[in-house]
Amino acid sequence: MKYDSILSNVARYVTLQPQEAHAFTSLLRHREVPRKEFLLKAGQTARQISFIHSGALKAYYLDASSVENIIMLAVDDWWITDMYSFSMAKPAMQYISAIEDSEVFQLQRNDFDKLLAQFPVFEKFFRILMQNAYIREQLRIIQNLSMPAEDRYVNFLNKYPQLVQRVSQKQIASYIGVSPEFLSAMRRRLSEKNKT
Amino acid sequence: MKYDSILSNVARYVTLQPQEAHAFTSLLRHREVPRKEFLLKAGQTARQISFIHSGALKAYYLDASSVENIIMLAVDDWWITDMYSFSMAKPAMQYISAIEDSEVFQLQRNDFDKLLAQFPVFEKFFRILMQNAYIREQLRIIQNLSMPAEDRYVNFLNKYPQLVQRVSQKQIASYIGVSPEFLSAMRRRLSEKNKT
DNA sequence: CGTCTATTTGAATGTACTCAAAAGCGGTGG
DNA sequence: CCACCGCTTTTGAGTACATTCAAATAGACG
Repeated sequence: MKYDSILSNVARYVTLQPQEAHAFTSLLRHREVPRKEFLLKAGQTARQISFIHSGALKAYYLDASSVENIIMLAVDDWWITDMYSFSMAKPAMQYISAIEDSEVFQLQRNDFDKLLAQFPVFEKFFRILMQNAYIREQLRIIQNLSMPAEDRYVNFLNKYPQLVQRVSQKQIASYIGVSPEFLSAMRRRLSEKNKT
Repeated sequence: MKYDSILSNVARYVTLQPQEAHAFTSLLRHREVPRKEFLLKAGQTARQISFIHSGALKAYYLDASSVENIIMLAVDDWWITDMYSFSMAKPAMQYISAIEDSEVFQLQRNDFDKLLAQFPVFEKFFRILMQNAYIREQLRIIQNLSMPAEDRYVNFLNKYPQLVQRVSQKQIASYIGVSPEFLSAMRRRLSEKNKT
């Protein structure tokens, strides 16, 4: 059924009672996001957190030279929002847009608050979700700070093989923090290595 | 009294009932960490999360060439652990050591679990703590990926003025991801700029 | 098919690193 | 109290990694 994907995502970390599951799903809003459409733009306040039922989205920001810097690439079974904006209720720095036709379930900030206040099991669920997000970002920092671009790319390939097929090279370049030209050069070098 | 610092840290995000505060503090273990001593070494499992009552610590890892890469600099009123190791109960990649004589309060992993299971208010507290940590790391990624080293340094100075006095240049260099020689060169350039 | 964007290629440039050595600084022991 | 040791910071030269800019080629989409 419609909510299977999100309920099994939640079930990874916590066990819901029927009434908890019902309260949860009754707060969700289904939304279709065609490719290239925005879930959030910089300057707006992120009033919801979204679970990706299908498709793929990117979160990015524009730097001083209006260059797109990708912060996060997310496919189905991931959660996405500008956590800073969502949490502090301040204007977002990020844009979030669909790189494939996507379907998401959204939880509004005030519903989120109510849900967590009423059912501690959701405090636990989101605590674990945040904890994992923190661990993931910290790992990413470690890798970005200390590894050359080529290692970061190889790492990306190993870590997110499902993404490689679905996002453009330009976007991968932005995610790992190199220019698209340099990524292209690295790919040439890597394929030459593998031939010999 | 002894627990004032940690209780007022908790009180930033949640309000504790007397019995909750008591249950919490009764689980804490006080520990003195002299300068240069370790709270955790890579390969060990982080069995506790620590609140820094006084002093300053660093979390770092050694890369392939045994170079120290600082992940986190933390002073009093901060929490510190290798979250990956603590959360997954797997061997840590990080070292955590004192850069000043420090005092910490530690919560053991099993006590942490019990506390959160018994009092949802602590689920909430740690959910917010993790959420903020996630936001902070994501901001750091944005800055590392898109800004030149000089901007990262200026940023560090603005963001953590209290740290500048207390940690060496070498450690700041490591934290912002440049060689100590290059940080020295940047400082010279910056001070020349400010003179004119 | 034509247009728009992504990718590749190459040259010139810049940012940051490595290595080596000198200078500064703090602690320790004679 | 000063001399020495170890570690941090500075300086400079040479180098490597990655960027920018420009242009050609390839792909994707209406």
